Amino acid sequence: MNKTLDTRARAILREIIRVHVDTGLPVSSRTLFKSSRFGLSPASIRNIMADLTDGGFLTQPHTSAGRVPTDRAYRFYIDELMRHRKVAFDLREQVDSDLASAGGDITRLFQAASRLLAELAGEVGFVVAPDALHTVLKSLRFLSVAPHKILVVQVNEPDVVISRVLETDVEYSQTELEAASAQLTRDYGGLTLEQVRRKLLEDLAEERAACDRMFERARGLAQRALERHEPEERIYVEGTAQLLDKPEFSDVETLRKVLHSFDEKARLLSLFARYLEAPGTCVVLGSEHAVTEDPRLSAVLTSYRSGETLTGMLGVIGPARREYPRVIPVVELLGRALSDRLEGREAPVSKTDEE
Amino acid sequence: MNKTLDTRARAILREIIRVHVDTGLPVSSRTLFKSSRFGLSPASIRNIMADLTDGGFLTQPHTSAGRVPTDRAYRFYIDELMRHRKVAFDLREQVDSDLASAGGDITRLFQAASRLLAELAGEVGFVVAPDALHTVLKSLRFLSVAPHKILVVQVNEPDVVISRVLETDVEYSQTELEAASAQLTRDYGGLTLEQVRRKLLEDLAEERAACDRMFERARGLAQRALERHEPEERIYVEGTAQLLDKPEFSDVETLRKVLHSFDEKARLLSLFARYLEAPGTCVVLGSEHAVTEDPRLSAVLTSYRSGETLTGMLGVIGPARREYPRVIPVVELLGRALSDRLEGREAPVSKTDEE
DNA sequence: CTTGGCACTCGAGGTCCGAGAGTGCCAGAG
DNA sequence: CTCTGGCACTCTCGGACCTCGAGTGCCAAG
Repeated sequence: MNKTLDTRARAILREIIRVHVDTGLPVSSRTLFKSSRFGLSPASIRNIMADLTDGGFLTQPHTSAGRVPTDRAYRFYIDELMRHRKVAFDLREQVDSDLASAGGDITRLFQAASRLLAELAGEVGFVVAPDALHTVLKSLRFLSVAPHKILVVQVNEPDVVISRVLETDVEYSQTELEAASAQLTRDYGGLTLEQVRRKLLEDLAEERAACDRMFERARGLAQRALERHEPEERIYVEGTAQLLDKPEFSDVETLRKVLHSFDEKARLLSLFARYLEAPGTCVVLGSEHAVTEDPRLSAVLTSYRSGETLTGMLGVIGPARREYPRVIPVVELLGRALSDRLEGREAPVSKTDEE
Repeated sequence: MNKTLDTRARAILREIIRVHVDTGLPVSSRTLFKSSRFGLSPASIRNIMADLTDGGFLTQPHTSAGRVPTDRAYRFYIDELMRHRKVAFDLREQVDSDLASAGGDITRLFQAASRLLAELAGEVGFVVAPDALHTVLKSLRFLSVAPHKILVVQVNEPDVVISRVLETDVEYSQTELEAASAQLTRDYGGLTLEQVRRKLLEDLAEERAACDRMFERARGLAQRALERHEPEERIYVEGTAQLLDKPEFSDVETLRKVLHSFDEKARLLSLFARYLEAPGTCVVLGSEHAVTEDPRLSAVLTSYRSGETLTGMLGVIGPARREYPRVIPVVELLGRALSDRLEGREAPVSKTDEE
C-alpha cells in the first residue's frame, strides 16, 4: 500500500484525528465541513474519507456512523504528521521537585515518577526498574540499629542507595560490623550483583571451616540482604483508575480484565521486556506487537539510563486515542528527569544544604 | 423497636443472609423453602419474612423480587447471630512469612499487610500508619554513602527503622558525622518527633552564632530528614480492582466515583480518623457513620499497636454483603501479626541468622 | 473535480406485550 | 391459633416492532 497521501488527504486525516481525540466519537463529513474550512463540501470530504478508508486509515463502527482513525492512522500521524508541543516550564519544575521529594529513596523515586506520569498524561503510568542483576555493587555497610537489628546499606553504581533491616540471632558489636563492612566492600565491590551472589555462594561453600567465623556470618548477612527481589518489585504502576474516565473502557467487563491484568505485575514485566532495548521513545499501538495483552490498550514508552549500562523503562498506558503531541513530550521529560536523578546530576531546582 | 426475634425468625434471617452473601441476589421464600428444611411451607416463610421486613431487617428491591438483608440485619447478624470461623493454620503461616519478607522496611511492611488483606478477604485492603507526631525518637545516625550523599538513619520506638538519603552541598567526613550522630541522639533521643521538630527549630534559631558550625549543619540535616510526610504516605490501599468483581459495583458510574475516592488518600485518612480510638474490631456499615463517603461501602477494621501509645488501623472495604465469619478473623489476624512485627516479637516462623 | 440531491442503511431509543418470579392475602384445615 | 394451598396482583425482564436521525454512497449536473 502506498503511504503517500496527498496534501489534502493528510490535512483531512489530521483533522479527523484531532476531532476524534477531542470528542472520542466517530467523525462525520458534516462535522469536518463545519469545524474546519477546507473549502470543500461534505460530499467531497466524503470522497476523500472513502479513499482513506480504502487505504486502511479509517473505519466506521457501522454504516451510518462517522469514521474513526485506525491504529494505522495513528502510526502515520505519529511518524509523519505530528508536531510535538513544548512542555510548559512549570511542568518541568513540578516534575523535578516531585522527584526530589523522594529524597534519595529509590522505591519512592520510581513511585513518584509513575504517579507523575499518570497525573500529567491522564493515563496509567508505569516505571520498570533496571534489572538488578547487572547493577554494579559499590559498597556494602552494616550498621547496628537495635539489639538484634542490623541495617544493611547497599550502595550501587551510580550511587543508588538501598537499605534494608535484617533481624539477627547473634549480636554484633559496631566494631565487628565495621570490619566486616570494609572486608566485604573490598571483596565484592565493583562486581555486578549477579557476580556478587555467585561469589558469595562459592565463598560460603568453600571457606566453611578455614575462615574467620565472623566473616562467614557477615557473608550470610550479605547474602540475605542481596536476595533478589520479586519481579513485582521491579514494576511500578499508578493511576489505574484513570482508565475509568476513558469512554472506550466504559463497559465493566473490559475494565475488569484490564485492571486485573495490571495487578499481575510479573506478566506485565515480561510483556514490556522486549522494549527495553529500543532506543528513544516509541508508541506501541494495540494492534502491533502488544505491550499489553489487550489490543485496545496502547502505550507510549521510553527508556531511561542509570549508570553506564543500566536501562529501565517508563511510560503510560491508555487508549490509542490520546493527545500524542502532549503525551509524548511528557513521557520524554520524565525519562530525562529520572535519568538525571539516578545519575546524580542535579536537577535545576534550588536546593540548600542547611535549614 | 424490639430486637428480640424468636428463634424461628432468627434462623430464617440467618439463612437469608447466608444465601444472599453466597449468591448476591435477592432471596425468595421458595428458594428458602428448598434450600433448607425449616419444616415450613413457602407461605409461612413469607409471613415471617413480612415480619422481618416490618422490623427493618429486610427490604425488597421491588414488589416481585425476593428479600435483601438491610444494614440493620447485618448489624444484628454480626452482634448476635454470627459465629467466627477459625482461620486456617497455613493462613497464619502465609501472613507471617509475607510480612517477614518486608525485611524490616516499614513502608514495605504496611504495603505487604494491605496487600494480604486485599488478597485474603477479596476486598480492598488498607493500612493506616500510626501518626508520626507521637512517635518517640530513639536515635539518629548519619552515614556517608557517596561524595555528596548522606544516609540518615532514624530509629524510632519500638525499634522501627526509617532511612533516607539526603544530598548535601558540603562534604562531611565520617568522623564528623559520627560525632554529630552521637550529639544529636543525646540531645533529641527520647522525645516525640513533634517535640524534636520544635526543639530543632528553637535550637537552630537560638544558637545561630554561638554554637559549633558543624552541629548547626547537622541540625539542618536532621531537620530535613525529619520533615513530616504527606498524609498520603500514611495510608496504604491495595486491591482496588477487587471491587470490579462484586456485582453491586457493576455499573461504571459507581465504580468511577468509588475508585477515584480511593485515590484521595488525604480524605480517606480523615474519614478513618475517628475509628482509631475504637478498641477491638468493628464493622462499620455504610448506613452508620460512614467510613467512606459512599453508603454502599462498608468496612471491617481493627487497630494495631506499635509501642506503648502508638496505634494504627487496618481493615478491608467492600460491600456489606460479605462473609463476616471469614473476613473478621482475617482482619484480626493481620492486626495481631502487624502488632507482633512492629513490637519486635518474633513471629513463630523459622528464621536463621546465617545462610 | 466538485457539488447538491437522494435513496439506503443502521443504530438508538421508545412502546408494547407476554412470560416468569414473587408477593400478599384469604379461607380452610389441623 | 398456626399453617398451608390457592389465587390474584405487581413488577421486572427480554423480545418484537417501530420511528427517527445521522451518515453514507452514488449519481448526474455544473
